[in-house]
Amino acid sequence: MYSYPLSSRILLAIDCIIFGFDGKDIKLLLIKRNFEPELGKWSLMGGFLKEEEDLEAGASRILYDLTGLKDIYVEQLEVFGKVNRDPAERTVSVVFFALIQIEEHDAEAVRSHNASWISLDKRPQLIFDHEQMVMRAIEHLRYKAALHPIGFELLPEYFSIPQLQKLYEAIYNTPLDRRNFSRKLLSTGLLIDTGHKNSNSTTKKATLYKLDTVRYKEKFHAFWNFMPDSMKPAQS
Amino acid sequence: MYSYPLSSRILLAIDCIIFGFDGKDIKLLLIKRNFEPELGKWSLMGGFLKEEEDLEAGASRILYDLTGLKDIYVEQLEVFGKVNRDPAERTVSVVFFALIQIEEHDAEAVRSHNASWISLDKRPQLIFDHEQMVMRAIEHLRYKAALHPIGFELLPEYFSIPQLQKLYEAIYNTPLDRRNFSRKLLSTGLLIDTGHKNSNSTTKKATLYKLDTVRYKEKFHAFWNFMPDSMKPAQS
DNA sequence: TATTTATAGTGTATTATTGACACAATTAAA
DNA sequence: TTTAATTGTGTCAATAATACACTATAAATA
Repeated sequence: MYSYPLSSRILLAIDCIIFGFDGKDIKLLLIKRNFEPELGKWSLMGGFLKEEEDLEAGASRILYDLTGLKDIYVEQLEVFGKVNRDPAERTVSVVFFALIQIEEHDAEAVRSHNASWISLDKRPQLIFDHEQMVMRAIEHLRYKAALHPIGFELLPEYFSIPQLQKLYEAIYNTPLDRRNFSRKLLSTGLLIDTGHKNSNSTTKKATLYKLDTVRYKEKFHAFWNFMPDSMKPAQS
Repeated sequence: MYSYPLSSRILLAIDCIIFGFDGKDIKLLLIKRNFEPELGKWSLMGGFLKEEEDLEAGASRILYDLTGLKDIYVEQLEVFGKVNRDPAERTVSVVFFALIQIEEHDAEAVRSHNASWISLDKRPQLIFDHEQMVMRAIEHLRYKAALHPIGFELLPEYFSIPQLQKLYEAIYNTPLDRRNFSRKLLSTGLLIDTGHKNSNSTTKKATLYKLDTVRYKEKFHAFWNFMPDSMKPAQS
């Protein structure tokens, strides 16, 4: 057995960007820290990787802890590793990107962590480099939603086309044409008409669809080109 | 000042996927380890993050060490963090993705590291989880080259359209139509005709272009859709 | 119960983009 | 000077994207 005695060990943090959608705005799940340092300030939900824990398991643990949810959409976003990013101690943070169905979260767990759902455009100042992390996550959401059918992860199992359109309009912060959106969406073949109608509408009830989970995997690239041209990211 | 006394510190490795293109094949710069563990086996070039070093600086240091090059195209790819990925000790590895102009590397530095350029399809078995890292990098290369004009990073400053086409054919492992490729490429407005002709051609000499670096930044999404449909990645 | 208001759902004509395909031009080697 | 290999360009048909307007439904209200 060998080891690497000369190299230094470093604290490895995990921070989670948790997006939700309330039907109108994209929301972020943020916590108001009740521990030092930076007690009382807003931050992303995070924690440290444990010695005997896989990295992805660490992210799942932290996400479960705050939301009570398992099997949610998570992917690695980026590692933040500037020497002085955490004033307390050198800490390298792996940022995870999670999409959840906002109705499904465990409100009690959220409350006990001093956490809140906050609209993206009303987010407070965040500690350390967390604002950079959020900006990176927004960029990634725009990217990914243009290429792949991940928007569904933010909606309930049964959803209408207008609901999905409102989500895309929130993601790209731009109005979309209802007729073209609907045509393009249905042409992906990823939606199954459930035959039901939306009950919480105050006027004409919209048809409810669900995702075709088999085709979802086969046609993961079906959304290639759902981003308005003007929104295509400038770099990286 | 605060610190985090209860959390464990972990060795943080950096591994680099280094791609080159010799005009025909995509190549990987790999090293034959002359140190333990796994002495004599093939691996990616790597090292450990230093206590007083930014993460990206660590990657640059390792890349410079092997290639003698600065200012090359580098981006984070993914973190590999399974508990037992390195049998010697718990090590979390941040993998970086680099594209270099193969002619520019420092052959002496490569030799002294016991490294070689190896065609992608002839790569040997690699240590640890490095094969997974390479597969992830190939997927990323295909993705990125379809969306953004990064292929140029693998070519010399002056290049011809047929050269670029051969690169894309190597990336997607599929033949492309010369006429359609050329039309699409020129329509991006990213190429400047240098007026010169390729001298190393054995038949008709091709026009040499260079990248319009100003428009490159403005139109970083100009390549959106350069991937053959059949090659669009299955997931992630 | 008829009208109003808000939202859902669909069709078409125009334009832009893609894909398939063929021929002429250049250069070096035979 | 002929041959072989490769570069460069044009056209037509199919497909996809965009812009735009009317009808249908459901609840609230007059």
